[in-house]
Amino acid sequence: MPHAKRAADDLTPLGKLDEGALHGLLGYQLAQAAILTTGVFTHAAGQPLELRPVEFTILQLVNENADITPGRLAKALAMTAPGITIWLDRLEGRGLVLRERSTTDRRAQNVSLTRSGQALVSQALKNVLAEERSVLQSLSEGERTMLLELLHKVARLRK
Amino acid sequence: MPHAKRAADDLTPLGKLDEGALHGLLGYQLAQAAILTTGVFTHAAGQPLELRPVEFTILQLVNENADITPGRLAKALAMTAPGITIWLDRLEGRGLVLRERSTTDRRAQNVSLTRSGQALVSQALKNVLAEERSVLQSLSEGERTMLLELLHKVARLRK
DNA sequence: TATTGTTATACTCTATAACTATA
DNA sequence: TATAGTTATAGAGTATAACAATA
Repeated sequence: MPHAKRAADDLTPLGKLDEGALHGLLGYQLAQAAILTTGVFTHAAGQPLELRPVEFTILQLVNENADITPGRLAKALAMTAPGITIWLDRLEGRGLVLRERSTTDRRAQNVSLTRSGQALVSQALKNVLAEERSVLQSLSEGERTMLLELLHKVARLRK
Repeated sequence: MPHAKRAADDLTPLGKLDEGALHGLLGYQLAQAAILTTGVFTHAAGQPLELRPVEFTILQLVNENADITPGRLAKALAMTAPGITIWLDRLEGRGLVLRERSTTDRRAQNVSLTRSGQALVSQALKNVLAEERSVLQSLSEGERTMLLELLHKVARLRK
């Protein structure tokens, strides 16, 4: 007797499709939720400031971690080394980040933000935080906090 | 006084970078959590059954929604029409789905699974559910349920 | 020899525009 | 005219392999 009972809202948004077993799959629910947040990012910061989500994240991680290396950025974002090189090339070309050879290990590089990069990422962060808060109004403060904490807990399970 | 106090685990996984304000951004936490679930999917079903995440989701949505149309699939997955066409082409080429003209509206198509498609998606679902459960053991049953429900609530905010 | 990072190249995925056929 | 779906084409993003410099 497959899918006997089912909640009335056990559906995908737009399409109003029956999710069935997908309802209990974390990967699927993450992807569905990300459709919303990707739209929020694009509207609040991506389009007005010409930033891709990954570019924003790189800028913010550099902003919070002084003299970070491309290698550590690649690991944090689960990207390959050539991948991070290309993004840093673009950001450097726009005058948002600086790459300097490490003095202790001349193979490595220290990445930092320019004034312009700091200003841009600050504005982007402000915009996205505000729009997320606005869009997530139907969740209580407790629900938003709980959601972020649980996601953080999941993210930290990465080896 | 920027980022005054900060919890000891306010860090990204692998890189152990300071997330700072990113900690409170839903879009970022979703992306970080998805790195884990994408790995779980690939290991449990993607590689052994030669399925992309999007292919698995299409198969499962078709499985749960009889005679669904490509248009509705496209909306549910936030894809363009040419995008869904290509994925359905591939799945049909592998003998996993069937496309038949609708009798009531001859522009539309009814998508359904073949026996082979049903068997494959069932196996994939079983594999992924089992591995997610295994990987998420450090979360309590209540936490896993709460996380899925909150994500579903966020996903349904899509207009 | 191993590590950090770049370059070269090809592949996957996606998007837009133009098209066919039905309504 | 509008809608469902396809085809054609180009672009964005990513991965692998080969490389240079340093440890």
